[in-house]
Amino acid sequence: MLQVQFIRENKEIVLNGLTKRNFVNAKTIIENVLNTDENRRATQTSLDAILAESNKLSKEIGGFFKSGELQKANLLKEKTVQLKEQSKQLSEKLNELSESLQTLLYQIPNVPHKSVKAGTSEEDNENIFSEGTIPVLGENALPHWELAKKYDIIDFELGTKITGAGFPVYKGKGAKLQRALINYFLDKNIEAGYKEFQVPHLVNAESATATGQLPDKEGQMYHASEDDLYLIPTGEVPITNMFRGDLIQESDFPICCTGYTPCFRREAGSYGAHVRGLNRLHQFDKVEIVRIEHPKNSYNALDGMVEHIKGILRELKLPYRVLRLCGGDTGFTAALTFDFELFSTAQGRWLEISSASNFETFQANRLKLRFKNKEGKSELAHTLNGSSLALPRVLAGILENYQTAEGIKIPEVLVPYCGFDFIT
RNA sequence: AGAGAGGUGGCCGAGUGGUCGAAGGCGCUACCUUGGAAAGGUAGUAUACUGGUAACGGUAUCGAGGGUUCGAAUCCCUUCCUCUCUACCA
Repeated sequence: MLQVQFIRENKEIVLNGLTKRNFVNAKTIIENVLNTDENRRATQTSLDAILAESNKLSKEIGGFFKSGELQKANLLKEKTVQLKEQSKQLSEKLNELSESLQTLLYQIPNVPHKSVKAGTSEEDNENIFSEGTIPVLGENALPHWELAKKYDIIDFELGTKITGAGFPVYKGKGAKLQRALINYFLDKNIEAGYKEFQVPHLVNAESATATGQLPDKEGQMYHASEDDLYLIPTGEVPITNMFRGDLIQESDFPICCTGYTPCFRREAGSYGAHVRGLNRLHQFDKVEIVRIEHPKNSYNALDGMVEHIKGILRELKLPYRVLRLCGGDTGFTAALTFDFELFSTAQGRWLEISSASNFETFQANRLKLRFKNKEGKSELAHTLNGSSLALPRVLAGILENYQTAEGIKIPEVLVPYCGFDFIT
């Protein structure tokens, strides 16, 4: 959520930013915000004045009661009646205005970073880096869902029986490979200075709101209605919310966290060939990295995260590319996002396996995550996160890119984690 | 899940209707004292919004939300959390 003050002081920047996102009605909504805000502040001021008057009278009344001057006290009491009525009306008005302001602000996405190009869809994303060689597979190369069946390592039908579509069962070496990946990713992250956390997989509405899942993407999360809790769509939510409401010291920066969690997404409206196999699931595993940074350093930190993720993919020897998302494809809460895509050789298409974003103060504002700056004033921190990495598509990539006529080779770095080097 | 107790500032802890944003202590900061340090002394030490160039004001906040009252940390209701005992359980 943008800060009203920021909008007030940087109207043109906000408008230009929203235009890059193709955010419709930007002008109208911003005007609306500014008007509501002005109105709110004016109301606040009048209300404060009336409350100040009431407080003064109350003190006087108290004094009269003490000294036994009941008549004087009662006289003043009558005066408070009118003030009370006024303050009631004003505070109702204030509440209404605050609520509408809040509703308006919730609708406004983050202002994109200056390097973000305008664009409407993923077509307009910029390819800024590629690495790895795409293997030349024979005529008989299979997509991962066929390989999964052939080697009996992932069972989609079994998951359908237990739960429904999009909840696969990993079996034998498939399960072990998945577990190996989790450990490998976590170890790489820890090595890079991230601290490991195991966090809850259900979160309350406050947490989901703070990181931006609510109210914008309510329908995308599974909701446990009995207890009003949400299954996490990403580890970002519980990990970032560990710091909700905190006032930290400047010397605490940077805060680097990592954690493995399953992720649950309803993916309402997704169907077709592109969601086949491991491409899009309702439940999948992911290792996440989260950073809390000083505003001055957050873009350095983002670059660092990108380099870190590159390093992992390089070690896995998988062909990938990095995209800088255009305005239209950048998520609601992000200022700048780099997507990592892995080439799925047998499917002949790129699969998103990671996304690293700087949210600047957008989440921190909702989180009320601040730090004391050098002047001793509190200032919003910057939050960032990225996947390192999303498991199923990496698994799909390994199966497809490492397939041979005899079976599936295991990437060298994973062999110690798997305890085998081949799946037959 | 049942019964009881409780949630106050960075921490401990007082406060059961009036000048309480909140005693006292600890911690922290600055200054004084000292050759230096400790001890001692003095002052300061929450957050948000808001008015003002500033000095300095105003309002709100004693888990959260609502209510009673001229006035609520204090009384009432709802809710969340913690602790103890019982029950249950990995």
